[in-house]
Amino acid sequence: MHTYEPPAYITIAAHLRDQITTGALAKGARLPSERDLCDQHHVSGITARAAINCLRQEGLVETIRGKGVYVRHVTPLVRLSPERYFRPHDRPTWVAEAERAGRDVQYTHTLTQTAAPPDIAERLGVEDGAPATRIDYAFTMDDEPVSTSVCWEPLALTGGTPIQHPHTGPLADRGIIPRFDSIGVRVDSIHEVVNCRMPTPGESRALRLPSGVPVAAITQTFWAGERPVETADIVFAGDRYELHYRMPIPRFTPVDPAAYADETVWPWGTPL
Amino acid sequence: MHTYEPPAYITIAAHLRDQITTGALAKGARLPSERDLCDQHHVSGITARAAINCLRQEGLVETIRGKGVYVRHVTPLVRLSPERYFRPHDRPTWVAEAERAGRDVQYTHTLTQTAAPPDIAERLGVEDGAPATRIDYAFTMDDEPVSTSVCWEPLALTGGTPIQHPHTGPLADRGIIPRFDSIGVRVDSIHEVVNCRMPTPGESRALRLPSGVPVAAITQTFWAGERPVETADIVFAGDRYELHYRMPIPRFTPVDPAAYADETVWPWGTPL
DNA sequence: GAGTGGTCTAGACCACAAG
DNA sequence: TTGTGGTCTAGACCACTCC
Repeated sequence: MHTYEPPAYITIAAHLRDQITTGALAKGARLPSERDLCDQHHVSGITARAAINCLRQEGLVETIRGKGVYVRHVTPLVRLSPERYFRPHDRPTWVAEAERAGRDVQYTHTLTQTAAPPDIAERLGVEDGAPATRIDYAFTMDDEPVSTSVCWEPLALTGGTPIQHPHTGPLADRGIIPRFDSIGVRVDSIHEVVNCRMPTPGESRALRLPSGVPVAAITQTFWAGERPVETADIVFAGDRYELHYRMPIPRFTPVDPAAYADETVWPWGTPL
Repeated sequence: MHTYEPPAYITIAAHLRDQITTGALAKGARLPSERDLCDQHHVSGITARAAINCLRQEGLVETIRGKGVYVRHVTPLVRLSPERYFRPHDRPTWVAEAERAGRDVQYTHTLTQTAAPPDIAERLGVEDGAPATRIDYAFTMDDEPVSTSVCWEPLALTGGTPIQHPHTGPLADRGIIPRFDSIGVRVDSIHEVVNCRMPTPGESRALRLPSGVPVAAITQTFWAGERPVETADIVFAGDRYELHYRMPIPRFTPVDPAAYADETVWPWGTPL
């Protein structure tokens, strides 16, 4: 009878993983080199390599060519809440928070006017190819890229108004709510859809993600009543962000469980 | 002068990735075998394997031993919104929705009474080791595991009441809001923190995740005023879920951008 | 039994970092 | 120059699926 023997590289990876999770290998510490692992565990280079690859895919270690393999320094998380948009400040609250924590946040934006592609047109409730303002953002924190986003507004709404260009004019950088208020459009709800997935090679490059780090992809739409006024696709490095959502629970029935109906009325649109 | 030559496995991966994204290789289609790739591209097995590994880490393909490599069938996403908790139904709305779509959703739960560990105690606002009810859930959809969660309630709140056991008694399976209503505790807000990361080996096993699929980890707390009444750690397969958050934007100032103050009042607690 | 992916050997050369 | 990780060869055997 044979006893179950896991592959050598799994055993080696588990051994190293233990040392990392128990703290025997601290954050930033260097792991034994591939060749050391070969000698220690009497395996070939490829096998040692496979073990390290396991840990990379789990996001536990980072490899630097010519230097070694290191336990990953998880950069502090940024707490990110949609409430940031509720505040009519010149900067999103997460930027203010990051700056209070001594971090340097920068962003660049590129504005273009173009025809809305099908998916964006649908999200904005306009016709295919309708004119729209597109803004591409790239955010950095301490000179490291942390998120990118592409933001769309229908020109039918903002064209010819003082807020057509979100980053120029009297309300430059004041945030979406005051901007639209100024043209009589009252932004009153936000809808975010979060997807968690691996980055495309392009995103991996843009965000300089080490292998084994997923991204949070957010599709965001602002509404004024039944009318979408802005939509954006945002991509965050998964290991740098926490997304916070805090919501009041609407109540339209008396506090009596027997009084609950099968359906309730929603304060905004149809339930998802 | 040398021209830049990417590694062979990168080139092969890019070639296959193109075929997948353009649809030349449809979902569910089989890729050439490792040995075929060796012959086609005149490389050794390890190199062909490395190319396939790239695509696996991107979540594009799935390998089945003894059969082949297949373009991943991304199972339809489940749309998941906190609004599910607002409805006093016997099942979360996503379960109802999945069932309407012809899917079979099952879950098991295990209830234990135990001492709250430090992190849970802090989230529940009780002392370390205070008695608490812990429920472990495992959800399956069409017999495939899709999420796990661990849910905690302080016994100080529910002990001795009819709702101490969430899944027995008159309000069994009726949802958190009616349950707590019945003991005079009005649950009025929900707070979710979403993290996007790679699964631990344990999660990978529990959710039967193919390599290259991240998870969405949600830390969820229900509040009744200033008092936390339930907290849960939920883990979803990243490729199966979309998290929807729709929120009204609170407004306490007149629709006049000049009237905006630096700070606003929040309908629930302090801003994040 | 034929074909597939999974593991593995014992080397090799290259690109890169650091002294 | 030495040591590191990154790529790669040309094989091998095993476990598994399917016929």
